[in-house]
Amino acid sequence: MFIEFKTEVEHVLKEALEKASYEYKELELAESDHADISSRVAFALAGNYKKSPKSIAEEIVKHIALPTDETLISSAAAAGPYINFYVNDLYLHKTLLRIKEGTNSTDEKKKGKIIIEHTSANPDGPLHIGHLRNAIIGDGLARVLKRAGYDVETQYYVNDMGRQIAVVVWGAERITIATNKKPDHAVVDVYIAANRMVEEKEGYLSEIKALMGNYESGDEAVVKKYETVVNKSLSGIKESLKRLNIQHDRFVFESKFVREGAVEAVVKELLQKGNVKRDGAALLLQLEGIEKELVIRRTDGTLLYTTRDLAYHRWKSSRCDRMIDVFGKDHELVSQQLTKALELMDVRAPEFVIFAFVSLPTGSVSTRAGRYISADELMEKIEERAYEEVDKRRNDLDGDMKREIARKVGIGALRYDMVKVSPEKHIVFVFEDALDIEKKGAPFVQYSHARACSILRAAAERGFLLEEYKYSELLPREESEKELIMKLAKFGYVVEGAALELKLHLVAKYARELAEMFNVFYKYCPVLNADDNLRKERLYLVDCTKTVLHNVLDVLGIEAPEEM
RNA sequence: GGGCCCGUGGCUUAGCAUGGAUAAAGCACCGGCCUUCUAAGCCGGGGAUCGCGGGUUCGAAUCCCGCCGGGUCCGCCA
Repeated sequence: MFIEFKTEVEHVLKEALEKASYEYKELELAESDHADISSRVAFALAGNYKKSPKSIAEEIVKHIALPTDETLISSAAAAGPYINFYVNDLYLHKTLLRIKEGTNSTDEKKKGKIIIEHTSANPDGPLHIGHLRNAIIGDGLARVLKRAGYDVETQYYVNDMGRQIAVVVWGAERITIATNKKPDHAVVDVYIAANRMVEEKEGYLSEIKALMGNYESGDEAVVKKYETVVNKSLSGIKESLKRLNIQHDRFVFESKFVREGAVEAVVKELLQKGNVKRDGAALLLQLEGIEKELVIRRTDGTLLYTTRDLAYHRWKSSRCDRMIDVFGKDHELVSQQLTKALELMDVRAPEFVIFAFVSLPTGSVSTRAGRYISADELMEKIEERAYEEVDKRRNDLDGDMKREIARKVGIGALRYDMVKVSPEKHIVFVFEDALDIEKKGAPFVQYSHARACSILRAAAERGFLLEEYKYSELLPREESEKELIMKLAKFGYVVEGAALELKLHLVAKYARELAEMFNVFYKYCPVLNADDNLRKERLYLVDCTKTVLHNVLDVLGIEAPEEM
């Protein structure tokens, strides 16, 4: 509802500025602690008109005319150089009505199709904490954009023909893949061992190269072996993702583009349109503004990841209006090269969300060296930790119920933690800190939701039903009620902003603030023991809050337990 | 060495793109609140020369220049 209020303020302010005959560029509207919305336009005008911002603000306010009916604005006032606007009761009322109707968010609009690629971890082993950050950011963005009205498709790009798969295939012929382990963990054991062997004995490297050549030329037996390894890893990875509440709409295999000839087509086109140097059979693409040339074909004639990625992006581009790639910081140069190369091919470049790495106190993460913490291990431990907390508080529940709550709380805490910080911030992962279920993180929000559910349950038991109520009946008696509604009204606005800027931590922050408002309301406004009319009204408010808490958690991919 | 990113109370961060009303939160710390709907809660308190130095501006955490510290990339790996 805040969006509608802002739109009305824009309209009213524009009219006033015209009436006062000021030429302006921007309305300079912003949220403020001092008002429901505030304009700084007087500052901008002061220079041109050689008047003090204060007098300009006062003059503009004199020209403000509020509509007589259906307005959401109660008043406008100058506060020094600022022009402040305030909402009225109708605004509060409509906010709740909208939530009830389910139109509080903007999900009815269609804004176009977005393909968002995330996770895309190599199928050479299980996901580790670095991939976790990628997956959680990617899935969160997808959810925000969906909620903001876009048609979103998530894709996992599977590097099913890189060298690391060749290493595993080679290794599997010497070491048996364990069958009593989660498949991705069984694969990585072989990968690590094989890498060690290759490092120790030089001759092995040529065997792996031969394997890659055979795969690219389509040797059926080799292709089968590759597929077995890739599918094994992938099934384990999917399991981990599912546990995180993440599901990709589509898995795209890079080999697809090789087989269909799309990669060859890219090479041909770049030869034609780009500045390509030849070094034997190798092809080096010189890109404008980037010192490092992009190798698109090796001396031995095999292709590289980036070349195949170009074909993938061309294909993606033709299927959507916007592309978003969630990449780790190590892919930054690649992302620039990708952008330039796609430009040459007249293909729209994707938008990149680059996140800084998660490192361990002992140094950076490396799957090859076996130096990582797997996502599975982390999830296991955090759920255990959450279980201890639930167990401490809820002796009355049976084990299954407690485990179910612990699962939601543990995974929720993990997801919230990953998302509350800007992606460009480097994270040093300390296990004990991650397990320390932070008070104002996901559990805090989930707890508020559980409290709302608890009130509604108790109300139903006593036979208090939710009823429709009329505008005149909405009379917030307490400041905390009003503030809660004000916060509820901003859900759509926050989602819109987060979608626009691709910033998930805005949603995380909003979730925490909303939970906090509800907790204050909970403290000061008894619901079940209030007078009839007040109870109806508050019950209605609790129900609305529950809905929005549930929705905001959903945007973060976090489940909302009914009790905890 | 070059490119990009980060540097805000003891710790972790928001704000920075588009400069404006007392620099905003969480953790930790100190002190209160369970006879009313779940205390994973609520209320109060202390604590920041916004890395350093210059500049632009009526006004700088925010913009510009320089420096310092940390990260990351600079593979015919992915």
